[in-house]
Amino acid sequence: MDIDSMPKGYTPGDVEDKWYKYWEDNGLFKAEDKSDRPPFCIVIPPPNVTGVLHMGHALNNTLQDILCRYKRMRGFNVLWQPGTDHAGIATQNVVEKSLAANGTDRHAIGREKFIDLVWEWRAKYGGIIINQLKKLGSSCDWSRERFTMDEGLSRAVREVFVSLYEKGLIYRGDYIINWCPRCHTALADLEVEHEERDSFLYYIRYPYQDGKGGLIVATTRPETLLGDTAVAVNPDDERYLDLKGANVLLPVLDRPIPVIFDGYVDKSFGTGALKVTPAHDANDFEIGNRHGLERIKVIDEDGMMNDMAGPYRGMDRFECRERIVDDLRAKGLLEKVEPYRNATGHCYRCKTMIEPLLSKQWFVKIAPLAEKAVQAVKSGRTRIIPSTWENVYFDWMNNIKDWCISRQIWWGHRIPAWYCDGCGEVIVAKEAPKKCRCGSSGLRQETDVLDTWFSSALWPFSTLGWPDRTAALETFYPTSALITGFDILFFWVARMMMMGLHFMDEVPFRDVYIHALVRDAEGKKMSKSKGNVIDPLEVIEQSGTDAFRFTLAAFATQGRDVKLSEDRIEGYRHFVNKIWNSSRFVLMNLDEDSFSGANPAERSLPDRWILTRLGKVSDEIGQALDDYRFNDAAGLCYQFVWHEFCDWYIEMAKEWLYGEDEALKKSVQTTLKEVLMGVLRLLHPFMPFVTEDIWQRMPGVRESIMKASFPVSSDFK
RNA sequence: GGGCGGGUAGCUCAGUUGGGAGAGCGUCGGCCUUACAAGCCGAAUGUCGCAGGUUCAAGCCCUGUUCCGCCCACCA
Repeated sequence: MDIDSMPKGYTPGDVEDKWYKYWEDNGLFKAEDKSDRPPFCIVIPPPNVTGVLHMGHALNNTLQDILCRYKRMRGFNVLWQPGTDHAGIATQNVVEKSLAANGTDRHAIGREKFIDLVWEWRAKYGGIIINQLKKLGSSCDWSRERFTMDEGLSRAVREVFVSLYEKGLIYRGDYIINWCPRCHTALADLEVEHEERDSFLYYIRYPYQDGKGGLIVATTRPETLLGDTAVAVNPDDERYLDLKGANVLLPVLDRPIPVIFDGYVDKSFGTGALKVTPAHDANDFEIGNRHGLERIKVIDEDGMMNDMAGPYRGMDRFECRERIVDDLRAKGLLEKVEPYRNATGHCYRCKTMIEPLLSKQWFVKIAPLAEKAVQAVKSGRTRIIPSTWENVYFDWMNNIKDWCISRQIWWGHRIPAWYCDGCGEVIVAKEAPKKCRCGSSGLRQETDVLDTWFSSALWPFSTLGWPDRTAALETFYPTSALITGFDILFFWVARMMMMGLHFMDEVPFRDVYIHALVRDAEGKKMSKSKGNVIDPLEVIEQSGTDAFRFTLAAFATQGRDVKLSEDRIEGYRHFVNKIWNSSRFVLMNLDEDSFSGANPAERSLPDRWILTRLGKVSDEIGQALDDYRFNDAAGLCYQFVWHEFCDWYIEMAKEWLYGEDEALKKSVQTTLKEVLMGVLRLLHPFMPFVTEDIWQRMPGVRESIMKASFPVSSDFK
């Protein structure tokens, strides 16, 4: 054979783009809405539209692609459904930053103009992440690409919102919520990160109204005392039994507030007396509800003290704290200050300290939805793999609280609710109503948008065409598997379960495979804000996509985090080269007869041995992939190809190839060809590019390796 | 406060029902043998965190303990 076109070393660069284009041009990633073949469907975890590829994406999408390519070779009608997420706050922040760089802000240009700008931004940068996924070799059906804000998905969002509202599962109400004074929006509980920080515990005396002594209260947030409407003690606390009906005077403001008794209060903490600020603390809010306390808001949406804060009006909340402590000390009301370490909530996007705030927001009543989602996993209709995550899932689902879905930002699905200027009626509808029932046409749409995860929760069915009953939906729902990191188990997976079960009456996926997080050298989560990311594209540039993918697969051990090692990538780059060169050897030792199709009457013992081994290993690798044991599958490939096929069989084959016995030679040539082609098929899910490149060099091959079947033992009988 | 994962060769990590301690990189010795020096052949390296227990047999099971990491949580 002529092997002049095969250089001694494999060079991935040019080859990869060529074959990716070939696959796309030949429609090899396309799924069929209707087919005789069994369906296999994965919906991609949609990356943020403004995002760039990071290691987490690389791992996540490599695993998905391995499964998809494997299943295609197994004869499945595979749909890997791609798309991107509008990523409300994240995207808005990015665009706002660029505005700030130009010395302006969104308020100066107005809502409509701002949203236009975000769409422009998306048009300009939204394709980046998609192209990067292609660099990875991702075999998505790109003809079906969706975006959470496109017309169809927006329709699904409105449909779901209205339906839940009509069933009483969405409501609007005054509650204490997590407010980010920087992003200027409410956040769901999940979007608040708790972080321990050094702080102080202040012991403050609230004088009794009747003048004798006072009640000492411990707090970490003295500035909120301006909004106190009670002091609570435990009803079983013998120290305070005689305070029934007593009032104390709020320090500084001298407002009388009652002493109340509530079982929530921990006798052993501080002095056993708790100041109650219903408008600025979630627990206090609950206590306030139980006792009918007034809610006095003293901090506004900017984190500044408002008119109710009296002399502290206009101060920043942290400045106010210092001032009020000084004043308390001056008045002799500050008993003592202890160093204290406690956890405070911070915005997951900008790390600003969260201010619990009384506010009118939209919520999803979640308990009824959670119930079915728990049952679906308990009954095995959806499997979570590895199963250790099931307990985490159950814990969260069983303690779930209502989901705050409104956000005070501009980029996102605007809540389909309208307020009537005439009668004050709230109209929730899929399309903008012309006029209210009262006859008034003065309707104003809700300015809030929905939490980004609201539309993501619909992803498994909205991308397939819901609310229309499309053929795709019929064929591919429920989807086969969801491949994702545990960091979005609650944000995304749990919510898809709930929405899927509610609207489709069926689980959104049969399997959920939870893979590890790729961490940095110190075991920390890689993130843009920490600046500790290793760029996957640089790795690809350096070592080639195939080696990179194989490394990720080999690292994807269930239940363990990945700390990426450059050395391992290097090792697998050598492996790719080994495959290249063994192919080169085989090709240069074959002749036309080897491809005639006629098997030799007899095979030598080594021939039979390697064929048997190939069949056995193929079965093991198939089983490993069926079980989502990617690292085992990769290890089996490595061991077999290098240490059995190359080190033993090829070395033995040389003797016969260069020997005198023509029959033996023919047998060996045929076996070499068969094993090589088997190996290429075996490796294709992991290393799509190099295997395709070699495959199409095999004389007689006219089709993509993607059309070949995954090898099984019966192929080599 | 609750839960989870991990401490295995110098480094990064595998180790599926208990029975051989492994891979990559690195190190040492020998090989430019016509597929591959990105390679081949050979070698060294580990009280598998610590202490007990079950067993004929434990890295793997049980108990305790220590260190690290993570997740969840309304103790002010």
